[in-house]
Order: sequence, then C-alpha cells, then structure tokens
Amino acid sequence: MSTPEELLKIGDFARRASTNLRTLRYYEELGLVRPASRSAGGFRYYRPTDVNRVRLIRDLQELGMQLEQIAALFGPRGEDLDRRERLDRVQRALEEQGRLLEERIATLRAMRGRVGEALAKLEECHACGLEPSTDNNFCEPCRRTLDPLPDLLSALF
Amino acid sequence: MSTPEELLKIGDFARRASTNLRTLRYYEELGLVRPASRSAGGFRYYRPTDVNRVRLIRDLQELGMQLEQIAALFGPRGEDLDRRERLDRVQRALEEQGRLLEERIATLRAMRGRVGEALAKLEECHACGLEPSTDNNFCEPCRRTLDPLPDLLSALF
DNA sequence: TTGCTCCTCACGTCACGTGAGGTGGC
DNA sequence: TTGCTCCTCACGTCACGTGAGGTGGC
Repeated sequence: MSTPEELLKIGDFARRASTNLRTLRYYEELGLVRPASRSAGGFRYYRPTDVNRVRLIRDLQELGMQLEQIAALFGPRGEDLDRRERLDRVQRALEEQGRLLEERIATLRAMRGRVGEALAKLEECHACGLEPSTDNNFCEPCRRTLDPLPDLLSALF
Repeated sequence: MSTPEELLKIGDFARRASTNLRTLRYYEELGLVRPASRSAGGFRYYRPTDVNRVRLIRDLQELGMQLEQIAALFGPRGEDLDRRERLDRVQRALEEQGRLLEERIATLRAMRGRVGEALAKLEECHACGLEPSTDNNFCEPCRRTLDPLPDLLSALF
C-alpha cells in the first residue's frame, strides 16, 4: 500500500513552499496549482508533493517567465494524456528551462566581468589625484588616460 | 576642448538604451535618470553617456532590486559631494552588485544541476515500460526504484 | 506645410499586498 | 467556548502598457 500522503492546509503548505496565502490563491485562480480537495467549510487542502510545483513556478518567474507562459509550458494536467505524451511534454519543459538557465548564467557572468573591470579601474582612481572638472564632468573621459570610463563607472559617477 | 556631446531626443536615447519612452519618463518621475535639458516646447534632451545609467538600472532590476532600492544605491548625484565620497559611494554600489551577482549565479547553477538530474531520470523513464497507476499517481514514487522522483519531475508530472 | 516625434493626462494590467468583515476546525 | 486559521471580496501598489488628444521641430 502506498502511504496516503497527509494533506496540508494552505498555511502549512505555503510555509513549506516558501510563499504565502495570497500567491497560492492567485495561482489557483490561474489554474497553476489546485488544491487536492476542499473541506465542507471551504478550506483548501494541498498535496505535499505540490510544493515542488510551486517552487518550480517561482524559479521560472525568476528566470523572467510570466505566469501565463508558465501555464502554457506546463500544459494540461489531466489524466487524459498517455504515457508518451506526458514524458515528451515534461522533457520539453525541462529543456526550455535549461535553455533559459544557460542564457541567464552567461549574461550574469558577463555582468560580473564588467563589475570586476569597473572595480579595478576604481582602484586607479583612488591612486589618481586629479580632480574632476567641468571640462571632464565626473571624470569622464578619464583625465589621466583620456579613455572613456568603463560603462559601469560612467553610470555611477 | 572636450567634444561637447550631442544631446539625444528621447526616442533615439531609448533605442540606444534598449528601452522605451514610457520607461524613461517613469525613471525621470522617480528621479533615476533626468534629461540634461528640455527644449522650449518641452522636449527632453539626454546625454548619450546616460544610456549606461539606464542599462545599469535594468540590470539591477533583473537582479531583483526595486527602483526605490536602486535610487538609494545610487545615492544623491549632485555636485555637492567631494571626490572621496563619490569614489566610496561608487565602490559600495559595485560591491553590492557583485554580491547579488555571485548569489544569483550560484542559485542558477544549482537549478541547472537539478534540471540535468531530472533529464537523466527522464531517460530512464523512457526506457521503463511501467504505466503509472492510481497506486503511484503519475509515477510518484517511481515504481521501479521506489524512490521519490526528482523534485522537478514531481512538479511537472 | 507635411509628417514624424514628442508632450501630458489618464485608465489598464500583471502579480500580488493588505486590510475588512465573517466563519471553520481541532 | 476560545483562539487561531481560514474564507471571500475589494481596493491598493509597483512598473510600466496603451491609447486619446494635442503640439513641437527640422
């Protein structure tokens, strides 16, 4: 016999999923995460394994996806899919997430590189005694090297 | 003589900054990016170097910062800061961005690892002939190994 | 003068935040 | 019965999106 998982009230479920009641009710409205059942009084009861679903939704949001896109990625969740369809759909969703992750990691690494360069240049600025003048507003371009500043310094000066 | 940078109308400026008019006007409302001047008829004119500022704002938003936090990170931008204060403020902003980047990259890498594991398990599923039953709803737990599914598969099945 | 760009309201939207007022469950 | 959790509206917010109706600039 499979252990019949204990259902959770929305508060406990929200805690396990690191989210809150409002968000869960909104996800339900969009059909993203539905409680397994309701009590006679209207209380929502959730399957513990569905916390994984909530966490995945949040992760995909962080990757820049809108809730409607996420719903489309998940596709219908009925019983009316056969084994093959189900496996294929899951694989496509995972591959899509993988693509988004690779892109994101690449751009963040590039950003990190630029931050490093800006900090290095800033070291030089500490050592340099020249004052910014109206001639080179906020030290742009650099009076010492006459080069333009790294973009990040240009943004922050 | 320093080349007096040509000022840009909001449309050209938006194109260079990969954004749009509404966003720039909203940033102005919040005091984040102000046009260098206005024409008699009210047209905004921007300094080309300020595209760096706009791009930085967008990058920080992608890292999860709100516009008010970004404004605070930037601090006041008046002429009334001395050289040392200015350099220190810029350094703090860059270091903060660096921290956010490291955190973000680490969590994205972890996510990528989990996607890889899920895809590997899915390969096994393709090879496995067992049908999901009501006993193991959507193959959870796995009927072959009796292990729980990777969280991502649990979320997607 | 014509066409394109820009202007200022101002209402709409997405993903929730935050009460108000009321009821369910151990 | 008491206290805590939950319920459903419903209005508010952040960061813009999207016209409406009008004017500026080469």
